[in-house]
Amino acid sequence: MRQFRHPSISEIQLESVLYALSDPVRLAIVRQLARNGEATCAALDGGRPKSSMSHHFRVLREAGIVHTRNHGTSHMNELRRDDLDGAFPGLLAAVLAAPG
Amino acid sequence: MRQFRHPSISEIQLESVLYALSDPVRLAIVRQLARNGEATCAALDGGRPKSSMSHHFRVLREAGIVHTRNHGTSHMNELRRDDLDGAFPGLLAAVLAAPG
DNA sequence: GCTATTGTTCGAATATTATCGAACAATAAA
DNA sequence: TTTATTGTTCGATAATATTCGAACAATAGC
Repeated sequence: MRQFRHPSISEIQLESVLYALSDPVRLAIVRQLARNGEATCAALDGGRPKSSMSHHFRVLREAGIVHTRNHGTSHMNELRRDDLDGAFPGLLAAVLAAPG
Repeated sequence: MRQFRHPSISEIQLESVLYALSDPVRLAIVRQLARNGEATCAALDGGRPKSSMSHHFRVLREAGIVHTRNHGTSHMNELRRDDLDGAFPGLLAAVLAAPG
């Protein structure tokens, strides 16, 4: 497939991050990535169609929450923990600490 | 005017809080309330129509972020800091610490 | 009671998002 | 090269949000 544009730390916007995290499906993705380190898109669909998941991963990617790299035919996603912590210290921790 | 329903601490939902805060207008309201303690609706409109502001205050109220009480003909709004901190420790602080 | 002030609610128009099937692109493996 | 696998992109539809004017409700003050 192809390469994605990821926003740099200074381009990450608080509103976009909060919006991306306000969706239950995306929040579940983020929680999983926080627990398991990294995962492919397929590993995190809950039986949802691929196009829907692709949409959610894109929102997370463009908000600067997730980094996606090519890995064979699949895409490996991981949380941009350090970048998020650099941009908004404590935000991700507070979100992840909330009961899920 | 009339009394409002405010969600109890246990009813406050992370997704709703994140969503409410993801809007620039509402985030600006929250920042102002954090700075100045409390304010009427009119004090925080940026020249926007009353009905639009009323909408945004409602979203903040129903998410559990803001408490509104009657004060003469006007409404006094204040942040539910303690309740938010109780529900999601550190979340509000992280949001407010971000450059605005 | 009358008037002014503050905000809510209604209704409609607009804009944004979510969802999903189908077609497509890229890699891997046989 | 052919086939399978993984996701993306497109297009259409449905669901939600935002915006704002106008009408309304509640209080304060004259």
